[in-house]
Amino acid sequence: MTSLDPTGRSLDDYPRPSVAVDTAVLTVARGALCVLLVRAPDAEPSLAWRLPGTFLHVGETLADAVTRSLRQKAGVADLHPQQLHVFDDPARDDRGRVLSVAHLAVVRADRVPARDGNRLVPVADVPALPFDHGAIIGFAVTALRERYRTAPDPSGLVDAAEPDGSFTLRELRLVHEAVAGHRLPPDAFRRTMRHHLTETGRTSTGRRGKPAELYRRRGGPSVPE
Amino acid sequence: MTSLDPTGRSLDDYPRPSVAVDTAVLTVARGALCVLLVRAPDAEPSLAWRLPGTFLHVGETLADAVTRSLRQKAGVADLHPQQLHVFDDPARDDRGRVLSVAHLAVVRADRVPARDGNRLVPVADVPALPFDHGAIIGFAVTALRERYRTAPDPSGLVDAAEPDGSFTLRELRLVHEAVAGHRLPPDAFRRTMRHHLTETGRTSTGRRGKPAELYRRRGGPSVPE
DNA sequence: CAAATAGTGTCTATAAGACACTATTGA
DNA sequence: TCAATAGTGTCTTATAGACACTATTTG
Repeated sequence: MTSLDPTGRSLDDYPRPSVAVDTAVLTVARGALCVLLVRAPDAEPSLAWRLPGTFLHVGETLADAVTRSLRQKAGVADLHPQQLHVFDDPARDDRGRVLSVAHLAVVRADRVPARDGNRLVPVADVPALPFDHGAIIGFAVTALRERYRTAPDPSGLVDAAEPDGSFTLRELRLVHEAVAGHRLPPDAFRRTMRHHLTETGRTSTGRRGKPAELYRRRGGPSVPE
Repeated sequence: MTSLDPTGRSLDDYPRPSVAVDTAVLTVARGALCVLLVRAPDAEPSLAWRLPGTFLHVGETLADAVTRSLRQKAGVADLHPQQLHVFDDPARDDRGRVLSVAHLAVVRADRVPARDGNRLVPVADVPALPFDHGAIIGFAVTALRERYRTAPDPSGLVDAAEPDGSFTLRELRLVHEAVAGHRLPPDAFRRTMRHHLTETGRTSTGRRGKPAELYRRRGGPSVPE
């Protein structure tokens, strides 16, 4: 800790910014892509709802800080956050110089506990948020849509009725439509996704029309769970 | 500066990491995609060459820090850095906890001054580098290749012989081939790029074969210069 | 049976790669 | 003339969207 940088000053001679992480937790609920907002207890009411975040502790990775903040502030566990962007406007936080490393996390809606301080809001209906939280959601939605453009449910959002996790192309398509924000042509969707799926040989039952083939992702989820 | 965060502690109570920026400056020189390495004066010889970087000053944006480091350490000006990724391994710097925000900057080779402490190295021949600098170059090359996949020279690397900045499809293709790292079929390249170009009505001259049409980018560069 | 859902066949438009071909210049 | 470069025509392949059609189930 005493070695010098090329200017001959030690690391301790520099004033340092605070580093925060803020995370857009995205999920699909009631057919819509939603983001998790949490209530900040001590904030003024109009800006009390915001993305979960925390300050980075020294010795901790960014992913660890994201995981810790989501566990403590929303009760959500086992996420695999992805970095999006560093927000660095010197005036973005009036408490001082704070950099925020924005993250995306994706989780099935049933793993977000219903709490007084949790809200799942459709991304189309997000209210004004403090700091850069609106922009962070924009980055997150863009990244998730890109991730879902070609691969079948890479983040495991399908809430399969089958105990073995297999799903029908309809269930898969409804998740992709929620992520994309618009309808997808069923025939083209089938032909595109089929290459990345394995047939189970079994069919779904109970629903109205013709029973549907059950599929599994080939090679498991892109983002491990 | 005295306001409190939700835990009731002020910002000053948290130990803070140092934040650095490190930049892969990419350019095309002698037909190859190259990265700029600079010599760190006080480092041990085997690891003296590295990416230009600096610590973020409080009150400064990341882009400003990148610009300052490139001006001071390499004499390169007027860049428009793009954030790539935050490297956050707690052990990545033995001087203490240092986060590095990796950046990409793109510049024509003739704007990199020839200096004793500057080296342009083809990205295929990059030696072992300290910290995460090898990984940063990987991120940068991937980002630049993606940027050049569909748009004609979005970062203005073509060194046009014409005074008005117009160029032939051959000149454009050679730059794209250097970025991609492999040859591109001339006819398909022409048909793809043509949609994004405006004819000037004039032709190049002086070279061996049939004179080539001169084109300009439609709507100017994607990254302003 | 009617409605709903699953799944296929096929036509069109588009784009990229391959390859042959013509056109125009300098050495 | 020959080599080099510019540019086009066209064939093949692949993919996405559109749309019609068949298949199978429940209400």
